[in-house]
Amino acid sequence: MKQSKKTETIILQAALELFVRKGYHGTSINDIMKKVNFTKGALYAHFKSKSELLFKIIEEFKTKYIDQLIKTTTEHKGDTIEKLNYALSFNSEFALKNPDLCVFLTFMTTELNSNIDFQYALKAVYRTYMNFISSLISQGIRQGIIKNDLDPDLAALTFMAIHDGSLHQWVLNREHLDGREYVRTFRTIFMKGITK
Amino acid sequence: MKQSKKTETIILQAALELFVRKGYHGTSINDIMKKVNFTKGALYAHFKSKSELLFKIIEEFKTKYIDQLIKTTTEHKGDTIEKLNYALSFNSEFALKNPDLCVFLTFMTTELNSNIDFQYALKAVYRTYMNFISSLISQGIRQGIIKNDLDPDLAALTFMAIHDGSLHQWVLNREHLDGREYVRTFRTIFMKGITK
DNA sequence: AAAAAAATACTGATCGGTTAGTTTTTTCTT
DNA sequence: AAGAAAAAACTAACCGATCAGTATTTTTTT
Repeated sequence: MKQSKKTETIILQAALELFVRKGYHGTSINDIMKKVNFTKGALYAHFKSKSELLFKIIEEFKTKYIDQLIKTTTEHKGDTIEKLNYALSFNSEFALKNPDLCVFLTFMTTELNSNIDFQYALKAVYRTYMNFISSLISQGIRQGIIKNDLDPDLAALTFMAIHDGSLHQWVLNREHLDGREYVRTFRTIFMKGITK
Repeated sequence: MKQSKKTETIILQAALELFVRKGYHGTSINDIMKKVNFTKGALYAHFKSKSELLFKIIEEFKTKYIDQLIKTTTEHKGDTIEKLNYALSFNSEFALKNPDLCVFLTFMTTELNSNIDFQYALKAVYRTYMNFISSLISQGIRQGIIKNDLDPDLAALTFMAIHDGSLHQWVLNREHLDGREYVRTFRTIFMKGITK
């Protein structure tokens, strides 16, 4: 890998870690560069602004997470219930392997609101996510597997809410919380809650 | 009401609004005071620091929201299911009347992490909340109403996760989202998900 | 007139970002 | 393969703006 690409990767990695822990505005460029043992000026050889870091991370969030979730879930064999279960598993495994990236959008919402361009990028990703889950649930309703008094969009938002909220609680209680058991719990509750 | 108390109230109100929309670090003292048509110096006649605003809001969050939720739910007549349903209603109504205060802790988590004292105050409130819901669920299990393969703490976290996450999604989609229908949806899913 | 509330004017520190110059890496020439 | 030239990566010092916070003066309330 090229030197330049390598540096950009570690800067983005450090930025993500700090943004998630202290917020975008709570993290200074010096904080980031100190973490990777470079000085501030070096950042501007690779990125044109602090905000570009954020946009790059949003992009990564979409391609590595949301797009992959949609792709592999679509390809997954089985009916809607099995697909939703797979999506839940994908989420949990992704959260285990990339905790910072996974909580990124959830944790950043407030601060992303302070900039109209951040806001736009954020909503676009969420829209893609919701539309996909919503279409899965619609399928399930047509197939008669999922309760037909549920609005697919609202049920999809609930799916996302459980995931977002669970991650939130998990981060708050990381040290004294059995991740696997927790996943099993909210998966059971959600799946039983939507099926006929 | 005393003049001084009145001013303090509107400053706190403005601070809350801005913190929730732009984050703690994303909001400057000038932003707050511009909003209430005072100058910066005036703030320090009432509060000793920016962080004191935050602690005061956390306190308000606890006394007006969490403590009230616990008190009125405890007093509510009925079995555990009815109490949990009441708690869900309380949450929804509180969110409708005090949207900013309601989302405050959820939206502020990341930034609160940048300060150890914020972190401590935050976790204490969440702990109180979780312990209460957990004890309700334990009751329900003993009464044979709630599935006994659920861990009460983890189910309580799921309850909180749904609430947190739903608020999050609601704020993101305020304009094109029917609040009441949304509440009905995640309430149905959660309650069906935990009952035998 | 006394006391409280607010405005004004300021401090030092830190912010994101820029610059000039140095070191390291890559590319080209032989 | 060796060495020169070019390009890329990085540092350190610095910029103007803005930050939280303070000291002092003016205005308002009682």
